[in-house]
Amino acid sequence: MPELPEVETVRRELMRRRPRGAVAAVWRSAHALRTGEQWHRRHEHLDRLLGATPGRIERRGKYLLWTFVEDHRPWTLLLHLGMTGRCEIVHPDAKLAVHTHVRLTTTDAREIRFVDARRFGGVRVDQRERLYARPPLSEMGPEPLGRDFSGAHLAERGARSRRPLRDILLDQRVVAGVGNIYAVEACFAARLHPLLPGARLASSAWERLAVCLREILSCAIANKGTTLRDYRRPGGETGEHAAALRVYGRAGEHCHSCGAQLVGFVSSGRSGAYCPREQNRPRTRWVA
DNA sequence: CAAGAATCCTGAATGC
DNA sequence: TGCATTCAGGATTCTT
Repeated sequence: MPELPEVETVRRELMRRRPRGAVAAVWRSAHALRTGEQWHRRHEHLDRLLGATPGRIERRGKYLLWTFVEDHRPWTLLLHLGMTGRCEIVHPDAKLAVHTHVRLTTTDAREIRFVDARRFGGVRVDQRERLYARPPLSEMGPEPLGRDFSGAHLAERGARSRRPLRDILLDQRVVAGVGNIYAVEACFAARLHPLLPGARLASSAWERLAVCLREILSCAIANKGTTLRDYRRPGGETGEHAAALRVYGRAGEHCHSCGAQLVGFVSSGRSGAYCPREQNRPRTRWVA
C-alpha cells in the first residue's frame, strides 16, 4: 500500500519519465473512484488538463500534486493512490490494464494512466493554491522528513492523548504520509510498544520515535518502497524495502534482533506486530 | 470532542 | 474442484 516512501518514489520516477507533449485526450472509466463529497467525480474536472503540458510534481503526505501548464496557465492534478492505485506512463496503444480509470494521452505519443483495482484512490484537478488551502491538505501535519517535524511536535500532539502510539503516527493531521507499515516499523525501531497510550510515553521517547521514523522513511525511499503485493513503480518494477521490514506482517515469526516470537495485534481495525521482549517498555538508554 | 465502527472495493487466501 | 467466507486497509462519515 502506497505510503510516503512509495509515493515519493512514484513522484521521482514520474518526473523523470513524464511526457513532453500536451494533453490531447482525456479518458475516464465509468466507475467512480473514492466516495465522499470532495472526491465525487463531478468535482474531478479532468478536462481542465486538455492542451496543457505535464510539469513539476510535488508530494504532500501520500498525495501527489502534478502541475500541467498551458500558456502560463497552470492546473494541478491531485492524485491519491489509495490502497492499490498505480500510475503508469506507456504508449497509447499499450494493452489496457484491468481497472484502468484515467488516461491522459499526450501529443508525443505517450499516455499517463491511473489504474486502481479497489478504487480507494482519487483524482481531482484544481488550482494549486486552492488544493493546499482546503482539506485534506490544509489539515495535514508536517512532513516527517521536513524541518517542521520533531520529537517536540509529536509530543505536543500526542502526550495528552490516550490513543495508542501507532494510531497517533497514522493520523495524517499529526504527521503526513505515515501509513500502517512504517508506523509499526518506527515503533519497533524506537523500541516502543505500538499500543502504549501517548500520555504514558516518557518525554525523551518522543524524540527517539521522531528520529527512528525519519530513518525508516529515508531507508524505505532509498529502497524505492515496499512491495508486498500491489505496489508498483511507474515502470512496473517493485520496491525492495519488504526485505528490510522487521515486524510488519511477521506476527508469529521470530524477532531479527532477539529471537523472541513477535506478537500480532489489531487496533482501530488495523493489524500490526511487535516484539514482546524489546517493546514492552522504553529503554532507559538508547544509542542512535 | 474524541474514539470506535462502518463504509467503500477487489483479489488473494482460507475453509468446507 | 468449486463455491462461500474472510481479510487487507486510507480516508471519510457516522455513531456512541
